[in-house]
Amino acid sequence: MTGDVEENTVTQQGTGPSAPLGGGGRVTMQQVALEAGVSISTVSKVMNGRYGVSSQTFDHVTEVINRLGYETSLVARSLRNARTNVIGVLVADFEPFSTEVLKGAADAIRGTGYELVAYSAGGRFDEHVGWERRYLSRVMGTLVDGAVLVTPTVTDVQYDGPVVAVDPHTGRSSLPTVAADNLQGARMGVDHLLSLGHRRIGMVTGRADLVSAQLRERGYREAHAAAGVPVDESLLADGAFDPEQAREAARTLLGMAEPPTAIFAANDLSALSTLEVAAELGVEVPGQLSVVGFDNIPESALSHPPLTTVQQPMRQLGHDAIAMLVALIAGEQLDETHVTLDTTLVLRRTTATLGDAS
Amino acid sequence: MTGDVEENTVTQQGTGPSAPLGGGGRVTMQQVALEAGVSISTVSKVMNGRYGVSSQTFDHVTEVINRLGYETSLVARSLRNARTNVIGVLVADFEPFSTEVLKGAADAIRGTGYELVAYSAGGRFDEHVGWERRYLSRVMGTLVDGAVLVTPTVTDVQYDGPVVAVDPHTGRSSLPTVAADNLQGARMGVDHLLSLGHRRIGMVTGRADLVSAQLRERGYREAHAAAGVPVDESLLADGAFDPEQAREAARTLLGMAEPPTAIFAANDLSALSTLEVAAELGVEVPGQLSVVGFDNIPESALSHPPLTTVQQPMRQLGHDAIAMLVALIAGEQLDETHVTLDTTLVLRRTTATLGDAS
DNA sequence: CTGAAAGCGCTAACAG
DNA sequence: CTGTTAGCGCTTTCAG
Repeated sequence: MTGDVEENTVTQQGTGPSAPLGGGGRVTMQQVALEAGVSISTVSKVMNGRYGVSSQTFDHVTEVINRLGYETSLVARSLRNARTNVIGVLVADFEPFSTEVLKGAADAIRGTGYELVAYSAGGRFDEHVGWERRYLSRVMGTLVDGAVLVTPTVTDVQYDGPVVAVDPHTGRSSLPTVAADNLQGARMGVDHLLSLGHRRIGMVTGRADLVSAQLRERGYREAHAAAGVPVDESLLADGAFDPEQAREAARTLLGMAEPPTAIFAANDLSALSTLEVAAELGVEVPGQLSVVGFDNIPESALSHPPLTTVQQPMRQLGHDAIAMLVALIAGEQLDETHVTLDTTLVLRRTTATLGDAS
Repeated sequence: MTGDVEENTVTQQGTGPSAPLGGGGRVTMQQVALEAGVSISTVSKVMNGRYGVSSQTFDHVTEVINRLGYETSLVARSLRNARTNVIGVLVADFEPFSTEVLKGAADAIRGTGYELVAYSAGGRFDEHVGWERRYLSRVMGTLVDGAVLVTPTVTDVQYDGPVVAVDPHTGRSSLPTVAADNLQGARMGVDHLLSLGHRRIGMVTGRADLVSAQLRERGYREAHAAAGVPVDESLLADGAFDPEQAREAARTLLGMAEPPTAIFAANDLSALSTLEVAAELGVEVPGQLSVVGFDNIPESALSHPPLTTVQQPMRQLGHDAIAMLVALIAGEQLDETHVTLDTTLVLRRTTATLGDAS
């Protein structure tokens, strides 16, 4: 008894033509109700498995739902309900670092009952600063139950919803945070160079306004201090985390009267630029110059020669952030609000003992 | 006459305590209006830059908006408006392939005026098939203006909204599609092996139900046919795109009385498994065995030795999909509804001339 | 130039 | 067991 009503004007029914083609043919609960000959709220009850529906009605409505391919609109439901069971990951752009974090987050989300959606600010640098606040406002509390901010530039978000920051770019934030140990990592990288016998170690620094960059430079200095090697300030050149500017910095360093025998770059992109400049200048790596990067992005394994670098556990960052966020949403108290993960040294082919033309 | 009914129990109203603290303190348009002493619709006009607001009111409301940090809710706006200026990318999971596609999409979205959001089905394999339809229904027409489906298993989506599929897993779909040329790529990979002098070339095949796998096997056969080399059917082993099963297949192949001198794997993951098995068995690569993969996922550059493979332009897939979708949304007619991108051979260290113990 | 009112699609009381 | 009703936050006619 699907639809043999007699004298109604219900000319178009069944599958096809009732849906308009303009908007995109979304089937609404309204239409299901009409088609099934029940009220809209009954359909709602069926969709949500609420009690108070006769099994006969239930079956019938279910059949119509399936036939029409109806799904509740995420938007409408979100607007009505407090909870959405969706967690948002907000990134400035989909680039190597953030996508790695995303993979870790996807991993961690499994089995939690949450769904993951990722928003990209689209790399629009004009409105770069503040995107996190704007996006947060737009989705929190309606579309998502909580959010992970990846490399936010603003951390004083006075937002009281569940939010976790991954590798925030400025200062120790008031937000729960998970980041890699930039200081220890940088020390490790420079220690490695030092242990290889290098004494004139240059550094291509990162963007001065970002803590991660500051920490890496500090690690460079501390490693020197611990080894009793004085730092020659002229050996620090600003790379600003920008490939082009890093190239410039490398050129400066390698063009010195007494050039460094090793260079520590604030990130892999800068290290890769350094490698390029060395090649242009005919400086052999690692024979005449050792290079160490930071991050271990996938690309760094593909360079010539493959880059020795300090790896930060990008996926783990995402994983832990989700774990913290889920706990936060559940109303739990976090043991640690600022998690710091260890970095490791990945030895590839850009470093060699001083004077050893490997 | 806002609410001055006399003897009602309307005790709580106004600014503060009416908002629950649980949800997260979202500022609503309502609150802005109250604070600014104007109507809610005036705030709306200001937010959207509509005409019909005195510059004085405009400035005042703007000030309040900024002070309160108000942003319109994406959800509420979506519900009301037909357009959202958001494009959705739907992926089964965030894994190497899909994130590469995502990067390409992010690249292409710039300057289009659209924002990108990525949904992950969360890799829940129990409800794997059909996730694309479900998600599509849930977000299309409300949250997003169009969608890109990455590796959907269902392509007969009878959806009439703007949707583009990337590397669909089954059949030539009715949807506009962009995919790599699996046939040509496989031929190229096997041709390479053939040109190196190999005549007994094994293949670790992919999941038989996916077109990409079928095409790759067909390429293997066509390359043989073109070279006049007969295919020994016992040299094909099922790897099912699964690392473990691929390992099994490789074991079978390499354990034969007369083992192949080269193996073409249906994807990089399978090739990597093959490499592992070869190492376990003491078979030298490329000295005793040449291996070619398919995909060129980042991991393949890190294997020992680095894998020679057929690369498909993953980012380009995402890029082109977005371009097509944007055109579609704009109501344009697509010149080509099924775009096929070329693959390229990436020569690394797992192949060598037959008999050449390089 | 401004505000009141009607909904977008859905859920959750509350009546029948 | 079923339907009516009142909004979630917002945009948009349409009156004042």
